Amino acid sequence: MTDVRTRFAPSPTGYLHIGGARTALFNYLLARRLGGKFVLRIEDTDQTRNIAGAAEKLMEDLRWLGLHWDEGPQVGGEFGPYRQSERVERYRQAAGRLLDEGKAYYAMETREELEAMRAAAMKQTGGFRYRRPANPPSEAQARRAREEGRPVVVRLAMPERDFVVNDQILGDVQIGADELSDFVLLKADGWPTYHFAVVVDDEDMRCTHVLRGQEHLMNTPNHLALQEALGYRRPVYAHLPIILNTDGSKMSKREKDKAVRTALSAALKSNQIDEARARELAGVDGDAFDGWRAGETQLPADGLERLAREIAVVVPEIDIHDFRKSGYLPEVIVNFIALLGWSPGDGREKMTLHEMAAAFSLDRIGRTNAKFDRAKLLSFNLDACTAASAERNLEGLKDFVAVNADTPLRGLDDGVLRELIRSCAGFRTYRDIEYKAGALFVPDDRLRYDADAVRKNLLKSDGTGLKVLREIVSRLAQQQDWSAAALDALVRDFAERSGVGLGKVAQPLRVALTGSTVSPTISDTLHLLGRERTLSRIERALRAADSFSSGQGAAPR
RNA sequence: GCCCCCAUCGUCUAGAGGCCUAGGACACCGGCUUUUCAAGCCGAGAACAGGGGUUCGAAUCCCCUUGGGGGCGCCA
Repeated sequence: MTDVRTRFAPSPTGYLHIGGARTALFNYLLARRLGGKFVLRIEDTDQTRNIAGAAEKLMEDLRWLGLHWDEGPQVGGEFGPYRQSERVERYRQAAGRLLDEGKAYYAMETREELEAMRAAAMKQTGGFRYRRPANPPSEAQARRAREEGRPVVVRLAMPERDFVVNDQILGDVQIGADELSDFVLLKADGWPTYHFAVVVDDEDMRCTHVLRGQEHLMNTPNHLALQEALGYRRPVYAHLPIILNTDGSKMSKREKDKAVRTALSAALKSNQIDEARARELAGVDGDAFDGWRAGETQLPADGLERLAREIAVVVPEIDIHDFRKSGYLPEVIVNFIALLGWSPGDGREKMTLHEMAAAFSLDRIGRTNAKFDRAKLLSFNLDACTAASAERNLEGLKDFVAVNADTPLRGLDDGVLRELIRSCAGFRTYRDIEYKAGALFVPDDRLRYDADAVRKNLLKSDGTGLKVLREIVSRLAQQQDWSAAALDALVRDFAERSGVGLGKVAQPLRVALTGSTVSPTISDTLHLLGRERTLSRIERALRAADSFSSGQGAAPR
């Protein structure tokens, strides 16, 4: 029996998408389960869509997930090169063979002509198929046309018969000859199409199993026909169900634009931001911006991010990198997406990569599309973080900081990070830690005060909150032992002596110290902030509140 | 429009003709706990899309309808 070889073959158009990650994962798991090899191949045959550096980002995302490939870019292997852009000669050679054998032929319609043919056919029969003319252009005619600047492509002469895809998940799927077209092998620019490159490479790289998204199912007859024409072996096919958004639409990068677009419309209406500023943040010109606003285009990732931050909209995570930036653990992502379409069948849900590899099999992959439920992912991540060792959490939090250039947690030493992990226990993602404790590490003059929080906890009922602050500040000023335990005792003692509940002390303090009603337990908040900043922040809050009550201004900014 | 795939709680799923009064997880709802936010604890509700068959017996098999998804590129 030949060794099992699976592959993941993304095109470098951006970060690794969640759907792509699941495809990669299943290929990885199958290879591991069967003791085979997992190959990575970069499909960069569309020169107009390739994005510089995207392949490297993709590989970084795969590595972050722990999906290490046995062969491919950066690691090598005996069947390379593993980037299609470096294999163009190989495709031309294969095409030449098909041409010689009369299994492929030249075609020279322009895009406009093809579009017209397609439109006419759509109207008549509801489907367009390109069929080999009685006398396709000769080699010489093709050459002449090319010299004259006309587009010349090579198409496969599809056999006039039905094809059956023996799919490991879907069973036998029959596709009628009427549905098949003489598809393009080599484009006018001499580069191969996806269909062609895939078939040649899968053979060259000895791929035995092809696991890919169900959106490829209808492409498969093309690949089968090509394999037959070239005398190649036929890999085992398994088409995976598709991952959808909660609303049932296909989960795509567009979702991010959609979320920001909707939020921006509201923000513009409420004058939270003006259009010129929005456009500036988006970083595109007027026409491009209008096109985006109209829902026609997508914004560059960095512009979208700037805009989202400015209007404080939560952008849904779509790419693996988004989840990383949001503070998820890679092992959780991998576990969770495996469950989208697969289950071990014994009731287990929480599994490591290893455990999944041991349990994996094609016949336990489902046929129904799965909606991506972020709430469940969040819950998985919470459980994993709770169960993780202090070391793992430290590593995870540091990774979060590393990929978030603007986090206030940046630059903190490991000791503080550890304390944060402990005092924020119950966090669902590392971003929750930032949300809860970030204000502690913002420079005092950049601290933002939540107006509602100030009103409710400091100013209300004739300033009882402020009174507490004025009283406790002297106690704190005298305090030498700044350990959390000592501070806890201090606060409790203060509350008891004052005859008020802890909440009446903690909340005003919290608001004065952090500007909001959310922070770690008050003793941890004081401890983490340190003596000096605690005192300076309280002073600051008192000063600002005084000016407020004497009618001089609003809450401190 | 044409072709293909799919159909169990809101969501992910278990279920391969009797083990199903349909199990689990997340979410939701109610309660408890509580110095904030989370977290935690206890409890409840919640599904076989509809209609025909086959069978002693159907969530499981077949057909139709409906619904959802995918494809119909010199994109991958």
